[in-house]
Amino acid sequence: MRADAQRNIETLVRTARDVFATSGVEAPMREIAEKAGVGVGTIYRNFPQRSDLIAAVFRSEVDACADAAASLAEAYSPAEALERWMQRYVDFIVAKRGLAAALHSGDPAFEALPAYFDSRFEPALQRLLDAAVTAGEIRPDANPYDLLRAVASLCMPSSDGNPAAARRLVALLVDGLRYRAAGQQGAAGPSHEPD
Amino acid sequence: MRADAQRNIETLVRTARDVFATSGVEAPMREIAEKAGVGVGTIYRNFPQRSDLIAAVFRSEVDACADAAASLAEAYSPAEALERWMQRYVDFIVAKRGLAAALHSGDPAFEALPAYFDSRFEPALQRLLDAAVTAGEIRPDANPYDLLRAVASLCMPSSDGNPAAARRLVALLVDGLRYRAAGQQGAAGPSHEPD
DNA sequence: CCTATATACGGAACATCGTTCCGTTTAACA
DNA sequence: TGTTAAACGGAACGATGTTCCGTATATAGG
Repeated sequence: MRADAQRNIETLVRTARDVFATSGVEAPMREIAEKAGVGVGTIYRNFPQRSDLIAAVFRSEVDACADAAASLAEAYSPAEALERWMQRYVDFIVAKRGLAAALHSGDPAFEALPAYFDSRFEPALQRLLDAAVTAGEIRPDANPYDLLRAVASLCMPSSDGNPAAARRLVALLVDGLRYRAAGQQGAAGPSHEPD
Repeated sequence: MRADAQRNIETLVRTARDVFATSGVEAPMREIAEKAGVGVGTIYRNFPQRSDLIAAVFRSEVDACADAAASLAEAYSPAEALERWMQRYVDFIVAKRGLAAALHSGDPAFEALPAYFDSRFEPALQRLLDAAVTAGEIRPDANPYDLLRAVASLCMPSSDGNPAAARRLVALLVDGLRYRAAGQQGAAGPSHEPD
């Protein structure tokens, strides 16, 4: 593959991400092409349909968020890495609400994305959980699938505008994980529905 | 208002509903105009923006579902009317997933719809619940807001294709309401998470 | 370093969409 | 039945996704 072609693909995905974040997923292709400094033909050679570009941006963002788990695991203690990654995941969910809505449009280009989502996030979170369990910093009975879905659900009702509420709820959830850590003797009770 | 104008408005909303159901909400306006036997100008005189027509269809469907509550209350016993209306509501939620996705697009024409949704459904369901409680057919501690949201949530994960699962879950939920009816002495326990 | 050529590029052109506009038709009333 | 204000149809406009092809250029072999 020619070097300029490779460069253009990367530039396009990065530019599209920024434009989608600024103007929404329905931003014109010409605007993306112009901001990226290429012609529209260059977009369509690499992404035959508009939805292919959207899917590529989504995949790229999933990768960035999933890869952050390893970096955080190196830089922080297991429990803090977990905490920080969950907040990073909240940012992802909140920022990609527009893309997530597009996923349910029935476009074939999006069909594989939910599976990709799981295939990247579940192992990443599983490793963070395992490390924290091994260190005795969180309770052992948490599975990544439930946590990912719970956080996503917590972020949805706050679509009326305050991501701060979502962050607080998720922080509470993670505290709940810590509550019955191996080292301590926590009280019983499901710790849900705090007030 | 001229009679033909009134007729056209009703025809348009009905036709748009069918076209949206068949081809999705992104169906072309020309297709709707053609199927309704009018020119596109007639649509735009009554619905200045495409989103206004979508909103009108949504309101009309909300009305139809909310009004069904009164009819069912006349035709069936309180508990059966409740059961049947909940299933009717499931049908509404499942059928309007496409429209519901459009609600989160940020278009001003959709801003009032969630409030309208609540203003029609909550009183309708409240009456069904009150009647069933009075008849001693369901437990007294159920509020319409929670039920409407719970059913909507149950319908969402089944977006992968099987409305049958949603129907079963909702049937289970309604059975849960019956479980601690005034007349009987049910066992304790929150009856959630059945398997 | 030069040249040949496959590869990639840019942007005009096309099809389709939402929306506007206006000459024509028609319902409603005297 | 004649008048008129209201409503109608559909051509025309601007914007968008997508295609196409002449032009430019990265790269390998001399």
